[in-house]
Amino acid sequence: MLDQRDRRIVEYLQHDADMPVTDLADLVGLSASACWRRIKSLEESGLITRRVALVDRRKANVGMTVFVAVRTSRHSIEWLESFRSAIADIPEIVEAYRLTGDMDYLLRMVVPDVEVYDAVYKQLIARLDFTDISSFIGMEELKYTTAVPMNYLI
Amino acid sequence: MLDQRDRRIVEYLQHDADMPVTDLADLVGLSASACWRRIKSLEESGLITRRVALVDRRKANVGMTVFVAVRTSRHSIEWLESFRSAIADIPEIVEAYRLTGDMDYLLRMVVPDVEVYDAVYKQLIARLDFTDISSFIGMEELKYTTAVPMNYLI
DNA sequence: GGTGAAATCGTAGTGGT
DNA sequence: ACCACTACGATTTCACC
Repeated sequence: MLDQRDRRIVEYLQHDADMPVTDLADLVGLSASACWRRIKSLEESGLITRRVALVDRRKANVGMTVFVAVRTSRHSIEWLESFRSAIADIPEIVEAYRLTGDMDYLLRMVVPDVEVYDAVYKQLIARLDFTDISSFIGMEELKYTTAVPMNYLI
Repeated sequence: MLDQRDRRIVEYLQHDADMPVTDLADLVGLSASACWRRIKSLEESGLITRRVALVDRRKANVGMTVFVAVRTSRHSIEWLESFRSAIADIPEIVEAYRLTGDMDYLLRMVVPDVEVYDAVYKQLIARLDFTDISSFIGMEELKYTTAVPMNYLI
């Protein structure tokens, strides 16, 4: 269904979303209109969800990354739902996953400094109870990309 | 230097990068040309770095997230550099951080399944030696956003 | 300094071959 | 896939505060 050209279109758009359609068409060896139709269909199919602007974290003064691993003893649906809504409400939390293993949940936060981290931490424990929280400060970001590999398409 | 309107512009663009300038101008209460100039200056200052297309991980067949915590005894610059280049080369690794604490490094990978995870794992250990590797499989993505909070701007 | 309105220009999007 | 055309939104200009 999706061929090599679709993959390449997505690969390029994952790195630069406002490349002109004509340029992209040249890169993948397609006419502009053919390329345009493919982009639209990739968007309609939902493979491409949206286009966003990325921000320099340092310049936005949230250069500090903190990972927070939390565990809970309350393994109910209700707990999960209120955890989920707490996470959604706190903009400093940019990622959150439920994990296998003994960690339960892993959060990634971006904050200006430890003081703000502490404030967010307090917000969190005010809303929910955790049996264990441990945090790891990111000293250096070695890699961060929003681009996912396109070579596993079915 | 940056006022409330600049913040709001960035907030909107972080969620939808191809909103027409006129719409954005209305939202922040500016004329289209004034809004346009601010966007350009935000891009030139480097606060807005670029615009990218986001992809549905499931539909790209990389629905599985694995966190890999690695430790090393080789704390040299050389080791770090070859680690960095290994990470850069492997597209399944989408994030990598050097941490405080006893974890040393934390990687986030996106893969189709455990088989592919294992293959990537083998690639990694073929290129570098680690004293310890532990992995955590993400069972559920509770939150993932590329948008960082704009309320800490200096 | 920054703004807003109008004029221009370029490219996305449409339709036909 | 290509071409011609249209329509809209991105830039530019300029007068203004």
